[in-house]
Amino acid sequence: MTQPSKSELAILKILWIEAPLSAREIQEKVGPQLDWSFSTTRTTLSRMADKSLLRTDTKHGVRVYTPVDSKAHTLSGVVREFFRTVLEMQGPLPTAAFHDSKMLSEDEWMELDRLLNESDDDDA
Amino acid sequence: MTQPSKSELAILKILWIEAPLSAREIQEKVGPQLDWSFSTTRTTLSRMADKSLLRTDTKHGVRVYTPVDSKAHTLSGVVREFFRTVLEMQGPLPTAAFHDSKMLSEDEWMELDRLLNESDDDDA
DNA sequence: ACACATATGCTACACATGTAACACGAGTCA
DNA sequence: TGACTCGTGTTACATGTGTAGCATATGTGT
Repeated sequence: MTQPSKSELAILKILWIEAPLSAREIQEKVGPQLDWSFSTTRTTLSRMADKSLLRTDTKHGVRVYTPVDSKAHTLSGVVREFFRTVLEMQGPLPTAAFHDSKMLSEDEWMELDRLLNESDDDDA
Repeated sequence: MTQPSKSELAILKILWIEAPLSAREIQEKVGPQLDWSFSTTRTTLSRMADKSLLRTDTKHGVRVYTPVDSKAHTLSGVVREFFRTVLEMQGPLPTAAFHDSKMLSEDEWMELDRLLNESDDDDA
């Protein structure tokens, strides 16, 4: 499972709040913030679909994008990788640290907690 | 301040334990682990020096490398960046989370704690 | 003086990512 | 039907990083 880059994560964050969205809709949200042209947004979306970070469907004749993996699932991978490579901490992680993240609702936090502390097989 | 990549971090970790070291000495430690050729190690070291992640000196006619920034300083930047971009947590961070890291001695952990919780000006 | 090991300078190439333009087809409106 | 807009396919180019080779200088032992 390829980890999302910083830009890809920005797009995922939007789609986790509201999906599916079209390239145009995503651009309207992410463009100003990241200072991207529409082309840039489209290229990034396209690559994300190639990497199976996003799934595409057609709604009303327009392509729309949906995250393949849930926020908690994706973040657990990113967080685990970070702790492993940077801080050399394996196994269960101190998930209380993430409780203050505005990214996560209580439910999402609990799921993240579960994912970060379960055994290291995550490919389902 | 450019953040170190994963490979660069691997080299820094060695040099934080013992520095200065020559390219050959670093290769002996990092080569087997990362499965790198000597050339690869050298290229990476060279780029790290370019980016001022490492300082170079000449000892006994051989170039040796030393980290420019301390472990706690560097890690605080990496950790802060991670929490900000991934989890959108700014300001003081829950440093207790890192207490279990094998990377950090008690002293280093305290310094990291201090760096992560002080105001956001870190360029000294 | 010569051979050999080692250190260093320089170059190379592939892939990921950031960032974007151009061209073409389909719908829309005057 | 011609001009426009919008969605999409395709291509492009720079920079960073992974990964490495070749050539040359220099020290060292015989």
